Amino acid sequence: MGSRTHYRADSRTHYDDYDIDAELDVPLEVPKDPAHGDFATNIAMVLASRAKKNPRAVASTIVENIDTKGTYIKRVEVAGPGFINFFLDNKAWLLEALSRALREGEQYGRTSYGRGRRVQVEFISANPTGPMVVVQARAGAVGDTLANLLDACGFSVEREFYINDAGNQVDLLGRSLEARYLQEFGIEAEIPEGGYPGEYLVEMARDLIREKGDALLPGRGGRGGRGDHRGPTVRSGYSGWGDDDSYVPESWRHRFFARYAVEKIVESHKKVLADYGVHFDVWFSEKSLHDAGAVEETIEALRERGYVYENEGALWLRSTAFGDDKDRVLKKQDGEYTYLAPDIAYHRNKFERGFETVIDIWGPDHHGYIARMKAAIQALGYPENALEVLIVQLVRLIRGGEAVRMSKRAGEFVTMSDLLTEVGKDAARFFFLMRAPESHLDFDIDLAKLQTQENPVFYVQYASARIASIFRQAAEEGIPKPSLEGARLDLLGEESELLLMRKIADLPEEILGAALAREPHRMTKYATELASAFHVFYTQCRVLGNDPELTAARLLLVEGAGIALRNTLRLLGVSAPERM
RNA sequence: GCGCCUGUAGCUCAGGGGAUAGAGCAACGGACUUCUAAUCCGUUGGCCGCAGGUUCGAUUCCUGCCAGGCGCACCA
Repeated sequence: MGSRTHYRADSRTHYDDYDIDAELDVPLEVPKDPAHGDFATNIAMVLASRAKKNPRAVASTIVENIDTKGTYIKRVEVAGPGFINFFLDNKAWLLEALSRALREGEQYGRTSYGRGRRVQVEFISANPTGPMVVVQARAGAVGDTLANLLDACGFSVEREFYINDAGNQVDLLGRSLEARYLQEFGIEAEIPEGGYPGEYLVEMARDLIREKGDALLPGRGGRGGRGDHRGPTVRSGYSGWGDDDSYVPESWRHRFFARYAVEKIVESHKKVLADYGVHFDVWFSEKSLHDAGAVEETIEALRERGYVYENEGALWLRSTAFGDDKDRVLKKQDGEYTYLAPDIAYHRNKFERGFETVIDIWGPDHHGYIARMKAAIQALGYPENALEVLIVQLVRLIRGGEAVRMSKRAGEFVTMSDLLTEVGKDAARFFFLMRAPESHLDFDIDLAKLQTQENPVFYVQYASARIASIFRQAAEEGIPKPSLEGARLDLLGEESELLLMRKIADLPEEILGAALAREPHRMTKYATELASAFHVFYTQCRVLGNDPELTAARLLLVEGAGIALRNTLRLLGVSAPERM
């Protein structure tokens, strides 16, 4: 809530005393406290300051002149320092909202706000040099749910994962794997400086030996070397390299190790993400940009628009033209591109694919790139706000009340896969979405594992289980599934029933608000509030009772709550269990 | 030094120019002959980091300071 709508008031009433315009904006808001009405306005206080009069007196004058005949307004009051609170005849529109939820079912909560406009959400984009870590799990939850929310608001959304499969680090990865491979044969070899010492490459080297034996030792595996003139090949869904490495002459050995490692790691990323409930529409290879000449093309495009110049043997982007602190190097003195160059080409490619809005979710170490990336897309002629960057802050793992020490250099870290194995998808996603993306997050592993009331995800899921349980019980007692037609929903009037209906009614606005503010974490809060409203209702109102009409009406309310809850959990990527 | 994020209850955190600042957990006290007590009800708990400023009104906006985290490359 906190949503604020401005209504145009035309003042047929007696505002002349206050010397104000005939038309003014009247801000209406939904008060946090229901005792303050269904809507409230602070207009009297705004006017009072202009008219130098007592706000409460102004409010009283206004209220005396409001005509509520023939409206849904039941009561108007002056309260506090000068608020005007409006109380609606709630029941009518709450019942209508419930009916709507029941009619729309899985579609309930969706709106057509986006009218099919195309939005891309790019997230995680972990380097294919090692297992994904915990912060990437957080980015995954945020990105996936944000995409779900935008989809629910009628945008045409694509999820994309960018694979940095070109450049120095891939070469280092290949040489690291090669070292592990050689070590398995007892050959002395060292992980290169800046390489990847993690245990996962030892395992990968063993897999490789199981597949290819010693064919990759120096001097082996060439054409005709061992009767198998095709030599090793790689099969996977990922094909950034094309399919041209049909044999492995000496000069290609390094490329093979790099390619093998990247493909295996991307495969493992896909598997972990599938377990996490995240599915990407596009896996975009950086290498494919280079192969297509997109980097040169992009630099050419920038040059034509006058934002590229040469200095001290390097090629620079004039990003200061768009507010960046300093200009940035695109091509180094040694002729190599910086990271920025292909990244600009990548973003150009995104816009060429027709996205109206591109949302990137980055880690905190990249916040310094926002200014230059936004400068770059403007230099290419795209509007500054066509690119939005969300920074997801770091995650600190807490175990036994203490921060888990991780050292990437030593290759010791808790991977995303470890975390999922330990706490499960539901707890992980829910926990990551309980915090605003930009706030630092302490992830308490012990708490996430608890199957007790201390764990907030179970509170929400328990509501789902209880709902299912009621319908199981009803079926056992031979109570027919109620239909909306002819149902006496008007029998619902208990306070807890009305509060539950209000929560159900809020869902579409919650989804829209969370999507437009890019704040997916609002939905865990909503889920908790909805579950709470249900638990209170459950405690206070017996559903399966003696009065068939009341029972039917309450079953419909329970079904409506279930619809709202399941739809919310689906957006979060958390399961809605029928039994716990 | 510069930049980004964060300082709110014992803990983890929402919120946000207005009404008595919220939730969960923790602590304490209650509620199961009835659809799951993984629930519900109640109590305790707050210089909203500090200091100025703007405002009828600031925890919210602005400035400065303090504290914590992160980042500053012709690295990726």
